[in-house]
Order: sequence, then structure tokens, then C-alpha cells
Amino acid sequence: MEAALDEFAQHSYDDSNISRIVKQAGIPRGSFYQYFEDKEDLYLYVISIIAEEKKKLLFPAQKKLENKPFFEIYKGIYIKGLEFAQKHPQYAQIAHLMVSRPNEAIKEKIYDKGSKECDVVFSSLIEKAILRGELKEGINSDLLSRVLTAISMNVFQGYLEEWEGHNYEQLFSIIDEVICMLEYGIKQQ
Amino acid sequence: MEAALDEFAQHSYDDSNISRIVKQAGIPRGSFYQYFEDKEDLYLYVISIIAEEKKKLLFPAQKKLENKPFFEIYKGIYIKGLEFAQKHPQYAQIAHLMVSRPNEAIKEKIYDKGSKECDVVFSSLIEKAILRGELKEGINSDLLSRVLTAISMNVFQGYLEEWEGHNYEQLFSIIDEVICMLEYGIKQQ
DNA sequence: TGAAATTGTGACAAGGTTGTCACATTTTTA
DNA sequence: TAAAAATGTGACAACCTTGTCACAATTTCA
Repeated sequence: MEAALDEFAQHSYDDSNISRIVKQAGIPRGSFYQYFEDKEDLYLYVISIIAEEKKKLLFPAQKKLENKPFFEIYKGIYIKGLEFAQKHPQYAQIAHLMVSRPNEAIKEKIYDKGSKECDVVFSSLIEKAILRGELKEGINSDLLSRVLTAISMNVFQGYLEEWEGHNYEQLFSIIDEVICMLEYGIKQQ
Repeated sequence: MEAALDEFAQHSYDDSNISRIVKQAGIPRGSFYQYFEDKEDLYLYVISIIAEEKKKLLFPAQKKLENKPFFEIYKGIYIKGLEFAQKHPQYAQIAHLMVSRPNEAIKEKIYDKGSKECDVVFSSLIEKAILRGELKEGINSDLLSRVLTAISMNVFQGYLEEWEGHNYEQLFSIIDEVICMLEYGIKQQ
């Protein structure tokens, strides 16, 4: 597993290969095929573990935040996402590699397998917030959901990579800044 | 070239391979190596063409917008970006694949070769706008630049892929919506 | 036209990857 | 403890990719 995580954190699914994994793990090739059918089997397993781990971290936070204002929930989700990336840099890297790759056939198998939940979560969060009058009525919830996802995936992930686990506090303040931009806009009135 | 564009639009640099290109092009292997040293040589050439084409489209627009308000320039850049993607879907796809892949060694060679201009352009645009009092003073220009880049790369690109060249008008209105979110924020006051 | 230069061609060696399988080793079971 | 079941092992065939090179075809030039 260590070797597999290493491999998938450094290479996208298509680029990864089993030879490197077994070499790095110091196990014979045959042993690998005793436990996994092929690369896809292993990858799907790794992804399922990552998803489970992330859910485990996010679920209690989600429960606790359930009835808080939108921006608080949103901030909470981001912070938990950062915590996850701090705790499991490899998991985060693998997930990032997977999400950031268009055209990789494996993605559809993963999405079909019941995921794609994150999009739905954001969308319903936004719609509830509009109904409660926290967000402007005209907001296109699908569009906003994409914007929020894009920011979390690229902006925060980007900073995280640069800092490699340091400056936790600074990352928090970046979240605050982004939320502030989103809340009140960036135009000088 | 057609075959190469096809290949790089469907596979990232690391995943692409020359065998498929020459097979698809229907040329003998040796002919390829007559004109290109290797895959890197070809890829760098393709990227340089894309960059040139994009500059050609963006430059006149940039000149024309130079002294307009920030959000107008910004919108103009987005629209030109969309036009580019409409005109050259393959170019856009290749560029997207390149940018969206972390950890690919080839990226550094491209960036070193003089690019990375887009980031700088956004940053300086933002800083000028702050000085002119168009944007709030406290704005972190680096952070905002990343947010804008993330949105353009993921949100717009995402819609573009779904619609495959149709609904140009709808795409425009999406740009307006996003800009509105950024200008005035999404919070109901 | 005929020789020289350029360009086209594809078989090939070197090297890498995958999944398998006969055999060795270890663990379980009776 | 001895046979049976499970697991470990790595050489191997089949396949793919890369870059080369001797040779063929074409173009240039005198």
C-alpha cells in the first residue's frame, strides 16, 4: 500500500505502472496479482480508501455545522479539507491528480460508482442558503458551486503544495480572505 | 500536425506517444524523426504554435481595452479566451491538459521558456486597479489572481466542454454572472 | 541527362510493461 | 505429524514504445 500510494501520488492513473510499485515495495510481481486483478483494481481500492477517510473526517464536522450560516459551513468544509490534506498529503495529492485530469477513462468508473457527491453537497448547500435569504436570490447555484469547487481545488491546493505543510495559520487567513471576496465582492464602492 | 494535435488533445504529454501519432498520420516512423528530435521537440513546437495563436487573438483586444475599467478588461479577456476555445477547440484542450497537470516535468521547460505571462498579466492588472481605486484596497492581488485563473480554467472550460460550441450567448451571460458575483459578492445584505 | 543532395521508408535492437504459471514455501487442518 | 490448502516467487511470453539506420525514392543542380 505504501508503494501504491507513492506511485499514484506521483503519477496519474494512466502514467502509473505496476512494475514500479512492486519494485518499490520489494515484493515479487506474482504477489501483487494474488491480491489485485490489475492496476485498475488497485487504483479503485486506493480511491475507495481515500474517499472513506475523507468522509470519516468530514462527517462529524458537517453534522456540527448543519444549522450554521452558509459562509460558516463553507469555511468549515474548506478547513476540514485542508486538515485532510495536512494529515494525508499523499491522499490529497492522489485525489488532486485524479480530479485534475480530464479524459481519463478511469474517472467515469469512479464517478459512476456512487461518488460525485461533493458537487451535489455544494449545490444543495447553496440552494438552502438562498431559501434562507443568506445569499442573493438571483444566484445561479450550479455556477456558484463550480466557482467554489474551482477555488478549493486550485487556489487552496496550489498554496498547499507551495508550503508543504507549514504555515497552517496563514492558510486559514487565506480562506478568510477568499470568503471575504466572495461575501462582499472585490469592487471598491 | 493534425495527428499530433489529436494525440495531445486526448492525452497529456506523459501519456501521449509517437507510435499512435505516426499510425494516425499514416506516415512512416522514420519520417517523424526527420522533422522532430523526439516527443518533447514536437510538443514544445505544438505549444509554441498555440501560444502564438492565442497571443495573436489577445493582443489587439488587450490594446483596445488598456484604459478601460478593470472589470471590463477582465470580461474582455474571458470573452477572447472563449472565442479562442471556440475557434480552436483542440488548442484549448491541449492547453487545458497541460495546465491542469501537476508534476509533469515538461511544464517547467515551457514556463522557463518565457511564458507564465498570464499570471503576471492578471497580477499587474489587479494591482493597477487597486491603485486606481477600482478594487478594495485590502485585496491580496496574488490570491485574487489565482482565483480568477482558477475560475477561467475550470468553470468556463467546464461549461465549454459540456456545450461543445453551442450557446455562445449563454456562455456570455455566464461570464456576466461570475463577474457580478466577484464585483458585488454573493451575500444578501 | 546524370551525379549529388535531400527526403522517405520500415525493419530492427534495446528496453520497458503486463499478466501468467509451474514450482517453492508456509500455513492450516485432520 | 503428514497431507492438503493457501500463499509466495520470479522467469517468461506477448506486447508495446522508442530511436536508428541502411536502403529506396525523389528532388536539386550542374
